[in-house]
Amino acid sequence: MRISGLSAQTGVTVPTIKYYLREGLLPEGERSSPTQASYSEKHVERLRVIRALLDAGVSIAETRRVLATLDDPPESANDLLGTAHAAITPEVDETLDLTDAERLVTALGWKPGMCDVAVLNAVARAMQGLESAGFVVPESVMPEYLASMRRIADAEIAAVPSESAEAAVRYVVLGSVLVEPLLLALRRVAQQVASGERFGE
Amino acid sequence: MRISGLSAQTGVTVPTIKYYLREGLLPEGERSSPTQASYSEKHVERLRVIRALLDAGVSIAETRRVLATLDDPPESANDLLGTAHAAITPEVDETLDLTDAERLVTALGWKPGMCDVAVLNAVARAMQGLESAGFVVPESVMPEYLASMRRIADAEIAAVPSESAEAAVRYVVLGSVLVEPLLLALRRVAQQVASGERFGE
DNA sequence: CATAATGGAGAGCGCTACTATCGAAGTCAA
DNA sequence: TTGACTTCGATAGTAGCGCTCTCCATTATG
Repeated sequence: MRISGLSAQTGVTVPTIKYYLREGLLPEGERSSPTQASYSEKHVERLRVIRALLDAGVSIAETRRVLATLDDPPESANDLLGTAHAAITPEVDETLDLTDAERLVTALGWKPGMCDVAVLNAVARAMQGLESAGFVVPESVMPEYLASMRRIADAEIAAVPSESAEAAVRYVVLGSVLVEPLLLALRRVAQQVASGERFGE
Repeated sequence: MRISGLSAQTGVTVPTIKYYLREGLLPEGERSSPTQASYSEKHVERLRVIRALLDAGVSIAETRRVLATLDDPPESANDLLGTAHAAITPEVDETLDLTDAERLVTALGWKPGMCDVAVLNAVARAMQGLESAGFVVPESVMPEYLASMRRIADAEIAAVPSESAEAAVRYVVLGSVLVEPLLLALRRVAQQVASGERFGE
């Protein structure tokens, strides 16, 4: 299959595919001549993953790192998540105070050194955003956030495929990123349903 | 207080404040002369909210709509969420098939017409993203997503302040948006904790 | 009165995700 | 073999976003 076939099967325009090739998101096809290459079904799949990530709001640079993790997974299953999260968590230079964040996440079963600094940093930044806007999460709500996220994570980690390392990487990396929009959208639906029930018609 | 004081109190540069004024995010100060205006504590608060929203990834246009909702809240408490969500949900022209999304969210207690089309659309789009990437949410996990989001929404809606309409608007509008980064960050921490427990050191 | 700050508005910048164009080289039906 | 079409690769250009810079007339402030 040539580039136009790849385009036809995925709906991505030829110039955009060329752009992804240049950016190193999509590997080159097999060369049949100096100016011809042919693409396989693998390329179709890869292109669909790329589009899904970009549509989910992941940047080109982060997408490149996510794909690199898929292609070159870490040895240990336990490092999988850290690597996946590192690929999609922006580097932070400003050093935030993590003590509040650490206190908060002990409710998740967290202990010092148990997770990446970047991820704790994201918690701290989110809390800082709330605080600077003068928003206080009610005391009745925060435990529900913690408990729910813990339950979700337990279910997700329990469902990590154990038969093949490849399937595990794919599940963890894509699941971390692509499920986020779904969760947020479900929360909004649930909020509207709950609001309808409380405040009635 | 003049514009430089506003800048000093918030850490936002003067040109940026001017930009927000031009964009209609920040209302003008009280005019003391044709070329002088003075800003109040209200402006400081507003500016902090603007920064928190922008830092949370909300665009200028969406921020403008969110602030408009804060300034001009809907009559009914039940319309609050819809209006808030509309402010931060991008318009969709492409018509997606919502039947899958509708079937999914009935587990949240949803019934036809119970929530905004835009929000259901977001669910459908997220599911489509997962599908096109070839990712399947395990059957053991999806119910946990639904149950957890329902619990979170129940707790959040139960905590809507009832004493003042103003407080309710603020809670709903800011809570919908600013809590999102916190939830996602907590999920990542919880995933790493759960992964550490399952796959050990 | 000199200096500095203000408000208003347009232009420019840096970044991101594309998109358009080009020429040389290759493919394929007639 | 011819001629239309496609491909590769590279360079340049585009649109939108969130600022940031510059300018100038006006207006406080020491």
